[in-house]
Amino acid sequence: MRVTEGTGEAGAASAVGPGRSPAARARRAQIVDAAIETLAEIGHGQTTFARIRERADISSTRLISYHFGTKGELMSAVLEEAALRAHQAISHRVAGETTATGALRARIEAQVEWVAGNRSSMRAMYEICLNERDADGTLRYGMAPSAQANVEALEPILRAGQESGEFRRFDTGLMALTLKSAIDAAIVRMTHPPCLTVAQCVDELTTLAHLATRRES
Amino acid sequence: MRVTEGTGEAGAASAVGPGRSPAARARRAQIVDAAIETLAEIGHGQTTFARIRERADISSTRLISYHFGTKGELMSAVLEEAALRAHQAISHRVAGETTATGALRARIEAQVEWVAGNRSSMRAMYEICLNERDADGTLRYGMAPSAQANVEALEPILRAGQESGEFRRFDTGLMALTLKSAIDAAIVRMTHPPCLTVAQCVDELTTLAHLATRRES
Amino acid sequence: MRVTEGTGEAGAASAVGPGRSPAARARRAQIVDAAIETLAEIGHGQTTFARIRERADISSTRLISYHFGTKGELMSAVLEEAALRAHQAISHRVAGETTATGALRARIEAQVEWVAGNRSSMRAMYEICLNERDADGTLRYGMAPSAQANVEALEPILRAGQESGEFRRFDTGLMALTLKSAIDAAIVRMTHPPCLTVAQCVDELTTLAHLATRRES
Amino acid sequence: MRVTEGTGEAGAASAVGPGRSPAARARRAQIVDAAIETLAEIGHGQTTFARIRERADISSTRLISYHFGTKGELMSAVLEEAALRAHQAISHRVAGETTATGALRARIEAQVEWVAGNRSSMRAMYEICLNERDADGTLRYGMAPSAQANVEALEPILRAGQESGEFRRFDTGLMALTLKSAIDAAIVRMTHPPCLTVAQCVDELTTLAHLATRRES
DNA sequence: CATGAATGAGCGTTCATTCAT
DNA sequence: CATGAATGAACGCTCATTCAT
Repeated sequence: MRVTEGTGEAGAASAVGPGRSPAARARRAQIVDAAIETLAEIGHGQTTFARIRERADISSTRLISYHFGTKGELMSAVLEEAALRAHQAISHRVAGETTATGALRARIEAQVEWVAGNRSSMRAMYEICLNERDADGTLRYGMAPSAQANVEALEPILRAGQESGEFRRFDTGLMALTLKSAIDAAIVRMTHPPCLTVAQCVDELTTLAHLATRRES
Repeated sequence: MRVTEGTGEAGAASAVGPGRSPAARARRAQIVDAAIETLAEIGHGQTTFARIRERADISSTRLISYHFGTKGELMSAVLEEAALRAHQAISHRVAGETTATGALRARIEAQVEWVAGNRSSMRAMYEICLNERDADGTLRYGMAPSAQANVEALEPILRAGQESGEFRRFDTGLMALTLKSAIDAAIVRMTHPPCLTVAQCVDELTTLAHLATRRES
Repeated sequence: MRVTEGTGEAGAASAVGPGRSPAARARRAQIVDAAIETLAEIGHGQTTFARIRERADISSTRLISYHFGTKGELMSAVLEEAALRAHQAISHRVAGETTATGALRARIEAQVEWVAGNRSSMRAMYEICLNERDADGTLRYGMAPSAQANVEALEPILRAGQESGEFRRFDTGLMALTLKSAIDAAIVRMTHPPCLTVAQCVDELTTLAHLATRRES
Repeated sequence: MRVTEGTGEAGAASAVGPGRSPAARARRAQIVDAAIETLAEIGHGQTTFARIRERADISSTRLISYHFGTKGELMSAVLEEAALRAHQAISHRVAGETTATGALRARIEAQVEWVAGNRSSMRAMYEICLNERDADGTLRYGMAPSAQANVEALEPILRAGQESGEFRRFDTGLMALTLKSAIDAAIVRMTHPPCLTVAQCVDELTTLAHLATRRES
């Protein structure tokens, strides 16, 4: 009945930890949260099992490797969890839109607001994507978080807008990257004086996106 | 001030290395180049004195600390050098422009081309800015390379355009960040199929910038 | 005596496992076999509960400690089992012999053949004897497998031969050690080109033993 | 002029340590000696950098890895050193002999005496040969110390004896293995009551070898 | 200008084992 | 009979750095 004939511990191949009991789930969440905060605060390079243990207030780093196996697997779990949270918060906000223009604005709004309200998760995702590497030195999760769901979600909207005639001709890949980068960069403008509010950022970016994408009359 | 004062080694406060002899200059350049390649290839976290030594083909890591002092000072020197090279390659290209519109396009052109032609330096700068931290964990060079010269160079152009009436009203800080992010992101579009050429990227981005900034008629 | 007394688990002092049910016996055999193969293949130092678990295809290392207690006790059980198997395979072959000369030849034959046919068990016994140690660092099972049954079984034959006048005077202990070592070493000659067959080894060794032990005429 | 463009530290590929200065040589010897004693006393599995450091009375385990690189390279250096010492002590003792019979006896004498007088080195060599493994689990130095110089040195003598007619026909490989095993096993007889003296062991073994190898009249 | 020797702190990981059901 | 959760100790190794020449 067990999917992974396991060691009792999180195996290299299994994304699941030991058991799936509520207790295990709680522990895992506790550790993942501590990892996110640590990554956001001191960065990937300084994020060690010892520092995560400290923040999670658990007895030993052994508990981390018990539940997640290696550090790489922990990072993977953190990324997965953060991405899931973002997806759940954002996706439904775009659901009702019927036009590409509306969908694009809704999506930008939702992403900016999520980024503004979940700085640690955002930062943690960046830290992992930009630093986590395979043994051979190549970035494990792509050259940037650009391959992530939030970028990929933009492109279909842009393509739909071109097909419906709402949008002009442009390279949808580069435009999606640009918009995602702009959204992520907005956090800087919200925190560097003279600070912009979330609403102002949303406003600036939706306008920018509109002007950059709309069909010339 | 320093205990080792007078040993002939790079001091903590001095940006210069030991002496300024041609030999020393050559050594420093050799090490900086190796550091750039290493940073670009395997990232900040994996960039150690040992790996730099290997690539620079020098006898001992001691030579690195001899010329640069600490790792942080080496990173600082690398960043300074890479930024200088970028500046020298880019700045004169904008010199002749008289309109904000022209200056903006020239700047985007120059930056995209430099990024495309100097991937390692670009990557190395990113690695340092996004990862180099003080003892207390805060990013040493700002939250992003956004505070760097290339971002800061965009904002005056945007402001000038608003003042001259060429550009509409928008937050110049956020727009500068967006454009810089878009330029950096372009490298992804040049390397992920279906790849865009440098010229195509320049075209897309200058059009985008024009539409996003111009005054509505 | 033991804190966990009465938990149903293998106690420190008891050679038996928990219960003696057929199921428990089967599990123990399964684990012992996996341990033998692991010892033979990767050696005592690399033989861990985790690797045994893997090979035995059981769910957790906990199952091993459940049935055998500590690692030392498992090793003890493995050694006992392997020695028992060897004894059962060898002892009856010598039973019918009436002369020391005949008994010696029969014993050498039987041992060489067993060694050749049970490489893993042989190797596992060696790994345990040569590596298993007490807390104070002393070898638990003697300085070599020399104290083991197969060595001890040779000496009475040699002594009997001296008493009956078949054999010359020599130190029976050293001769027994020599013969046992030679038998074990034979495995190397069977596997290193130009390989000898089992029959050839038996032949060489029985001749050697005969010449070395017989009374000078 | 340096053979290995090095890190300043012992590299993975280089058998040499940092520099070859007298100081470095002394340190290396100090560590090798401590490693030999540790191996002999508590075995390969328990021989850690920490325990070697303790016995060598040096400040940090870092000093070991500084001079030898990895543990495997240390073991390699120990084996090499021990083998060299044995070779130097034994080889010249056989030099003057003109007959195979004489050479064989001289060699047995020399080896038994060396084994008796250098128990730690002997034991250390065994520990390394029997336990040191590659990443894939295979024994690094052959299935036994049988491939070592002391075994190989016996076989030419045996072959020469057969060619000169002094010795009967037998498999020289197996005989060499047998004699080497017997010599090593002799240490057990010298230490297990009723103990034999070195002279007695030499006597027993040379007689044994003579009877086992001589041509039948 | 360049090197040699040494070093302490920290890393992720693996170990067998124990307390619960 | 079997498992889940947890754990402290130890491991080899790598890090940047410093004190000598």
